[in-house]
Amino acid sequence: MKKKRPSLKDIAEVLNVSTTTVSFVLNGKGEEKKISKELIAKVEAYLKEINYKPNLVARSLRTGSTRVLVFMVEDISNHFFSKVGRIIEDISYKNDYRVLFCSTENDLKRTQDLIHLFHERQVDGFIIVPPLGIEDDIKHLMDHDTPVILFDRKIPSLNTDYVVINNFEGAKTSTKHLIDSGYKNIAYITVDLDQGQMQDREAGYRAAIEEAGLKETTLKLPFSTTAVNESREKLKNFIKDHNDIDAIFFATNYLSQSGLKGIHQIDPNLINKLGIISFDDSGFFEMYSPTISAFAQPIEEMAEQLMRIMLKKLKEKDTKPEYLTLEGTLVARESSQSKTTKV
Amino acid sequence: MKKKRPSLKDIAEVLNVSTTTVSFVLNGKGEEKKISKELIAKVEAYLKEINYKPNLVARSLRTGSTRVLVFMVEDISNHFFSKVGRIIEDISYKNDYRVLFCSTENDLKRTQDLIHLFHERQVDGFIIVPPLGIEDDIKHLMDHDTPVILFDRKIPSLNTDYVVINNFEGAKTSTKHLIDSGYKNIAYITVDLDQGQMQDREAGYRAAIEEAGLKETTLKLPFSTTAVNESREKLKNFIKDHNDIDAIFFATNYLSQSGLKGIHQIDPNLINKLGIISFDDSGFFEMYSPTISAFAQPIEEMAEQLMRIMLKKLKEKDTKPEYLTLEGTLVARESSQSKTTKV
DNA sequence: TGCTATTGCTGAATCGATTTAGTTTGAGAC
DNA sequence: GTCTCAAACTAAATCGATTCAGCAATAGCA
Repeated sequence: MKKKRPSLKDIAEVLNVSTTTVSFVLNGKGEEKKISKELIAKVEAYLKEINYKPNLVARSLRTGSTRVLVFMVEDISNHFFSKVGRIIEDISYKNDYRVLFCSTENDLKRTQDLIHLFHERQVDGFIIVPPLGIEDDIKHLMDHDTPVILFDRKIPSLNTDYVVINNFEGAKTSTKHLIDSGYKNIAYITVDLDQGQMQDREAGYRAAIEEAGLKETTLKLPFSTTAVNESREKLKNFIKDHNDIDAIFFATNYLSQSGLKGIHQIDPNLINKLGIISFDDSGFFEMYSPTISAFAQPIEEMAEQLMRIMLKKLKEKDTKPEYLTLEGTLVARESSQSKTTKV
Repeated sequence: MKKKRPSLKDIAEVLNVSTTTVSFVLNGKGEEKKISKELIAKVEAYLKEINYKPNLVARSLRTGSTRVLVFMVEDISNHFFSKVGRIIEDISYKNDYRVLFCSTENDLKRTQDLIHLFHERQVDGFIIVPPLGIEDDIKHLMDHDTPVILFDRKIPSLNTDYVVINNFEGAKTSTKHLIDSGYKNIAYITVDLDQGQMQDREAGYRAAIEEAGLKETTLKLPFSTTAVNESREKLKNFIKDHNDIDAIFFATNYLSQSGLKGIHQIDPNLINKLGIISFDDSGFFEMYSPTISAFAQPIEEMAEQLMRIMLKKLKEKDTKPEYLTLEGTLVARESSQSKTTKV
C-alpha cells in the first residue's frame, strides 16, 4: 500500500538523463543552464505527469534555507496578535515563505524551548514578542545570522530591529478621553510585569491624570494564565472597596475581558454606570453590550512593516537595524460616552 | 560574526573519534553499542561544553521522521479549537513531538495547499478538521502511510480514524432545554454548508421541535469569513421580520457571537427578552451580559482521544481505524433562563 | 585544418546526520 | 599455540536534493 515518493534520481533514471538536468528544469533554470527546449519540455511533462513533489527536507539540508518564518507571540488567540499574524501570513505566502505561529504565554522557559526548537530546524527568521529574560537567546540567534525582529516590546540592551507602538501616548490619550467625557475618578488596572511597554502605559495614564489634577488609583494584578479567576476576585474586591471610582482603564485587552466578567458578576447593571476603556482592541468589544471603547494598535501597518523589514533582512545580511515606534488610534464606543448620559 | 554551527564531523575531529561514536553517544546508545564508559563520558562532556545542537533537518532527512504533527482546524482562534489545540500540544510535548497549528478557514484550496506543504516537509502526522471536497488529498496522505485523524467532522467515504461529537443529540438537548424553559417559538440559525455535522445539528433541532409540536423556523446564512457584516445584516432583517420569535438557537459559536452583536444593534435591550443558546461554548459567553448558555463539546476528552490514537498510529502502522463519537454537555447560563423570569 | 567558444549535458561532491557492516584488539578456552 | 568470541570502535553508505567542475560535440572563424 505504501507508495514511496519518487526522488529526482528515480525520475532521472526513467528519463535517461542526469539528476542535474532534472533539478535544473525543476527549478526553472533550464534555459539559463542551456538545456534544450525539447528536453525541458519532456522533463516538465513527466514531472507534471507523476505530480512530482520535491522532498523539502532534503532541499533544506542542501540549501540551508527552509523558507519558513516563525511568529512567536504571547498568545496567538489574542485578537491583536492573531490579526497581525494573519496579515503576516498573507505577505509571506506571496513571497514564498510559510509562517508558523506559536504562543509563548510570556513564559521564559517555554519561549527558550521554542526558539531553540525552531533554530535547530533551521527556520529562516523570527518575529518575537519577547518575554523578560530572553536577551541571551535572541543574541544567540543574531550571532548565527538568523534574522530576528522584536514586536510589541523592545529590549533596550540589544540592537535588534523592532516594531512597537507608542504606549505612553496611547495610554495618555485614552485617559484623557475618559477625563474629557467627564469622569473624575479613573482607576488603572494593569499586570505586575516589569516590562517596558507596561511601564510606558502606566506613565501615560499618570501623566494625563496629573495634568488634569485628578487622583490616581492603580491596581496591579498578578500576571498568570492559570490563576485568572483568582486575579478576577482581586479585581472585584478592588472595585467594591473603591466605590467612588467612576471609570476604569484596563491596560490590556485580556484584562478588560476578565474585568468585564467580574463587573458583571458584581452587578449586571454596574457596567452601565462605569466609564470603560481598554488598551488594545478586540473583536469582543464591539459585540459587548455596551460596546467597549479601546485604544487600537495599527494592526495592518505593524504587520506590513514587520514583513518589509523581515524580507529585507532575508535578502541582505548585515542591514542596519530599524527601530519603529508607531502610533495607534482611539476607538470611542459606548462604554466611554459622556458621564452624564451614563448615570 | 556568523558562527557556523559545529557538525558531528567537527566534533569527531576534535575528539579524535569517529562520527559514528559521537552519534551513538548523542542518541544515548553508547552502552548498547559497547562504547566504553570513559569515552562516553568524554564525548558527553564535550557535547555539553560546546552546547551542541544537532541539525534536525539532516536528522529528518536520514530518519524520515520530523517528530512534528500538524493540527489543522477551521480557525485556530476559535475558542473550541484553540483549547483542544493547547491540550494536544501538551501531550505531544511529553512524547517528544512538536505541533504546528494552522487555520484552513474551511477553504478547500487553502487546506490542500497546507496539506501538501506539510507533507512535502515530511511531518509525521495530521489532525484535520476536513472541509468539503478534501477526500482525495486525505487519501493521498493515507496512501503514503501518513497518519491522519479527522476531527469535528467525518468523511463517510474514507475509512480514516475520527473523533467527533454527537451533533444530533447535542442540538436536540439544546433545543429541548429552551422548550423546557418555556420558549415556544425557537428559531435556528445556521450556515449554508452541506456538511454532515451541520445536517446532524439541524436534524436534532427539528426532532426536538417536532416532538414538542412546535413550529420550526430556520435561517441559513452564507458561510464566509469575509462577508461577516453582510451576513449579520441578513440576520438582523430576519429577526425584525419574525418578531414572534422568543428564542434563538445558534448552530456555532461564531454565529452566536456575530448574532449577539446584531441583536445589540437592533435594540440593546432585546437580548434580555430572547432565550439564547449556542452550539459550542466560548470564553466570551460567560463574560457576556447576560451570560450565554451553550452546548459544550468535551474538550479534554477529545484532545486526549485524538492524541491516544495518533501516538498509537505513529508507533504501529496499519492499525484498525477507530471511530469515536463523544457526548457533550449542556452549560445552562442566564440567556436560557425560564421565559417567565425574562420577559 | 586547427583553434577557440558555445551548446548541452553529466559525474560526483556536498549538506549533516544515522546506521550497516565491518575491523582490530585482547582475553579465554582447549 | 591456535581458535573463538566479545569488546570497542570506525569507514563508508545513505537519505534526496543542489551545484561545481568538467566533458563531448558542434559551430564559427581565420
